[in-house]
Amino acid sequence: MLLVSTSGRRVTIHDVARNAGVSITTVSHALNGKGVVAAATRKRVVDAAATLGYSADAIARGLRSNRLGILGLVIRPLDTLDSYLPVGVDYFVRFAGAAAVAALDRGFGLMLVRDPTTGSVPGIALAVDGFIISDPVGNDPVIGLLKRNGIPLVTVGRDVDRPDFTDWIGTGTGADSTEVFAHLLDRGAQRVALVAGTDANAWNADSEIAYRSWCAGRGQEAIVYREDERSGESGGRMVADVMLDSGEPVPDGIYCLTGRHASGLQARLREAGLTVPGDVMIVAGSDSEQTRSSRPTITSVDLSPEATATAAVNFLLSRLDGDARSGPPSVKNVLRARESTNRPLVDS
Amino acid sequence: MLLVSTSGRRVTIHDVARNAGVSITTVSHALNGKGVVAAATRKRVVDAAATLGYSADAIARGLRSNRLGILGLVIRPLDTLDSYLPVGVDYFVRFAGAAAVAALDRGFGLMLVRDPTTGSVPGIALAVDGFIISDPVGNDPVIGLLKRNGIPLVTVGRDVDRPDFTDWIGTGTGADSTEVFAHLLDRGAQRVALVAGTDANAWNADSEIAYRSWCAGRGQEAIVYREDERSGESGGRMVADVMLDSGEPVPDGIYCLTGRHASGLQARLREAGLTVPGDVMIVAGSDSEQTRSSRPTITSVDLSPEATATAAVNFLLSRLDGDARSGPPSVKNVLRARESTNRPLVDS
DNA sequence: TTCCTCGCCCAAAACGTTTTGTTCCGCTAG
DNA sequence: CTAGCGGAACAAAACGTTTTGGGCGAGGAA
Repeated sequence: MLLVSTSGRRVTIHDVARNAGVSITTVSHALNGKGVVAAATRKRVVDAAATLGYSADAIARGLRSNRLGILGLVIRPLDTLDSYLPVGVDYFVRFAGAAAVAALDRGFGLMLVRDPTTGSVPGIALAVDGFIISDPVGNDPVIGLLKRNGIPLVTVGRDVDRPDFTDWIGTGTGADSTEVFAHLLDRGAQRVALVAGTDANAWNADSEIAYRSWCAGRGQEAIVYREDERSGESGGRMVADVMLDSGEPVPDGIYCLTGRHASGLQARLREAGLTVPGDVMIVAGSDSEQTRSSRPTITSVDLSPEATATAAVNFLLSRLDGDARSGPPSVKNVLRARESTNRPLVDS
Repeated sequence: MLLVSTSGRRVTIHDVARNAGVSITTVSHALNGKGVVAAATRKRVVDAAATLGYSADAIARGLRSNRLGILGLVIRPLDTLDSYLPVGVDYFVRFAGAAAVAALDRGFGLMLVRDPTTGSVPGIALAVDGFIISDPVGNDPVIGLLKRNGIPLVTVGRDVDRPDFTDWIGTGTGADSTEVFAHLLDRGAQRVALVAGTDANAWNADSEIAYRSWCAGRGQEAIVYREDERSGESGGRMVADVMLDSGEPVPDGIYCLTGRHASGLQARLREAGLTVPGDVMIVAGSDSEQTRSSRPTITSVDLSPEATATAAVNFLLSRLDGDARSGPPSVKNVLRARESTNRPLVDS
């Protein structure tokens, strides 16, 4: 019934203890439900804390218990850019936003970190409770750094050169590819090509593996193009030019992993007089603004960034809780059929 | 010359002290350049720290010095969404990304925080060193909360109902508007309308103020439409319908603040038989994927999120350093002229 | 010699928690 | 009556820093 605020100072556990007439130990126990405290005492403490507006200092708590309440997020594809230009923007902002929300909902903050292996890491980056690495590159040095510092981590998409590392969330790349090929086949495609990116990540690698195995199964020769992810629509146009100039007929089904590439590719092919979906059907591996607003609109795999991000956060938190060996969740993506493959189905 | 690592434990300042044969005080001083330590001693300490791979624990440091090394970022427009769907996505991801980079470059981490006034704030949110609030709403409760807790903050766009708060970065809204109107006028527009959003933020408010004052100066009646930011392209189409059904002639120049609205608006007007830029010229107040890929492409104000974000981070950090009264920086945006206003200039 | 100053270094206090180990007390079993 | 036990509370240690307030010795001025 005395001092409510010791002047401008932050209200600490000591203030609560004094107001409730108990020791700080009891306050801590009462508030965290840890030790054994009498019901009446607990109530007194809780009330005092409420009227004082007390909440434990996250830093002090972090020091003692080695838990800061922050998750780190590294989006690898963004690291390769000089500035955070919109590349796969659409996907990644939704991913980051959803991850932030999921983390907040679980009482954690989410910290965006740029490649922590370069230059001087702000010490704080190594103080977070755990990391989510989106689309690691092969043998990713970030993973090495974190492991060396004993910081738990989870990746979205596996590290292709680290087969022993299993704490990754699959985004169903293989299944997606299979579904895409079936979709094209059902609509009469005879010669299907793959346009992949050049980053050494699992998405590119696994898509190509799935494609080649599908080709092998059908006795079709594999036609693979690779184009830098960062080249955007103009990169897609360049791939189209290569197709047109090759002397070979242009494939009648194209699975183009990057949305921006798909958009440029389609535009160039149409300029060259081909029709979509009449002469060529196009499917993008990543839904984006471009695939939705191109004319014709482009059939795409919706990578469901929200679901993936939420799954990643939950997976990481379960690891942090020591729920050691629960397997990684798997996220189901959905194929959004649009005009670029709008052909009647054929009997097989 | 002895123990390099006390087993699996984290290497602390004590380890360095022991290895260098000095006290922890001296280590701290030597490493932080604080007290006065002999050159030879400093070298010994630095070497020991290097070989041990020591870096001060950010949490412990934070506890002692009340500086965590983290900046919080709240993007208000995203808070009003249920899920982080792409609204002005383009702008905000670039903003968040650039802010993260700028913060990292200055040795700080950047933490994404969703509206900290709702529900239970993860305590960590109130432990950060300072906040950047993007596009606060009128009399924003987030600002209230942070001020109450004595947490420094800076906003991007002013709080329209908090005239006494001056630590905000202007994104040149007024100047942008003026430039847009001049652009339309130079190309022969006679009746210019404004399509604003409904959020109670400075962008909407100041744009309308600039518009009305411009109208007053020319003796033109003000034609203002308002449409919810979240309605996207279909919202733009609805505005177009209102224009078409009004009985009045459709304006021959439209300044539409939101890129998605502009895209839908243009599409609907063209469906109704109007030509762009022949019958109507359209300018968007926020460059985005939509404005770039619409047919025809839409002239837009590039809000230069990277520059704004960097400025915001620097401004906040200068406030944290106590460089108290340096005025807020102002960022210059640039008008990207595209097809939607591609008309010959007229003499005035 | 004595006193002061100054350069260099260190022990200890603080930061606000959580956790460990202890004390106190009343009750029950022997 | 005594030993043992368990509920309730607390004092103190610990977390890893930074900062405060000396302490010590060498050199210079008196």
